[in-house]
Amino acid sequence: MNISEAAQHSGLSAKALRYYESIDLLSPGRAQNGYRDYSDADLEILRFIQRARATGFSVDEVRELLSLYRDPARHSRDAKALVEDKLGHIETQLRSLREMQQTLRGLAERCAGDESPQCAILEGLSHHAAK
Amino acid sequence: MNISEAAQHSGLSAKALRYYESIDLLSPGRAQNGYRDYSDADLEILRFIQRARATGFSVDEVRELLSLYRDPARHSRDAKALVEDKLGHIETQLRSLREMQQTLRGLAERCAGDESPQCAILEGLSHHAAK
DNA sequence: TTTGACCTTCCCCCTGTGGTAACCTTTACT
DNA sequence: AGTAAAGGTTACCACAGGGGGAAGGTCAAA
Repeated sequence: MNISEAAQHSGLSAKALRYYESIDLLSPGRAQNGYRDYSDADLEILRFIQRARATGFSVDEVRELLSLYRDPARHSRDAKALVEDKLGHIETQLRSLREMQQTLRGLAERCAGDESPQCAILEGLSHHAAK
Repeated sequence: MNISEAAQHSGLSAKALRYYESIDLLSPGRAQNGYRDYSDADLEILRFIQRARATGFSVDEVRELLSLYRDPARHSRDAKALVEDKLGHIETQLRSLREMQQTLRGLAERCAGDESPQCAILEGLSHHAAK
């Protein structure tokens, strides 16, 4: 299977496939003409990668998930640990975003939003407390 | 005021100050010895930048905020528009994170987390629905 | 045979720094 | 006066996660 076909079936771009190969996430074989040749097993892994990325895992985290995926002697505990770590990060990000949201809402509320140069947003950012 | 002093007073790194200068966010003067020389006005702008970044604005958004900040003929409407646009993005990010959270929680719940290689997380990612 | 669609490698671009090197200035100590 | 540490300067390489595009090789159909 050529790269564009593999890209289509996996939901990834051809560019991404070459990138994943360059960082040794997966190594498809090569045909005589030098073209990459993706097997069905490769495609399955590509789909795995696509779903993991879409679920928020970084490429390095996907690498860890993949090594578990490929390891018949794995412990499900290790996979669960990765997921729970990720959940912790997400919680942190959520808190940070909510805080920004609060700050921005507070600033926007106090800004008239008219023709006047007088603006609580710019003042809030320039003076002391932005939050 | 030297770069490290300006960095300390603004809460930014010296590296960041050089970067902000290289992308024309602010241009401090130079002393005879070639060292950057930050004025009080520069410092105020640095603090503005620091607060805006901490509030979640990208460097390019900070650039827009700064041009409003420096413009005496500005309209507060423009600042408010930037903030509301940002609020929209934050809302999108929040939704996406919450979705990932749901997915990951669902996967983690169904994973025993023991010695067994049998793992709902890896299966969930490899087969059809990851969410 | 020629054309167009594919493939290949290669390099530059983005954000927002961190790290390092090579070099110059200033300050402090002996 | 000499010197060493602590600052400053520029410049380059690296990271995620690819996108965009150039220059060239291949393949398939008309």
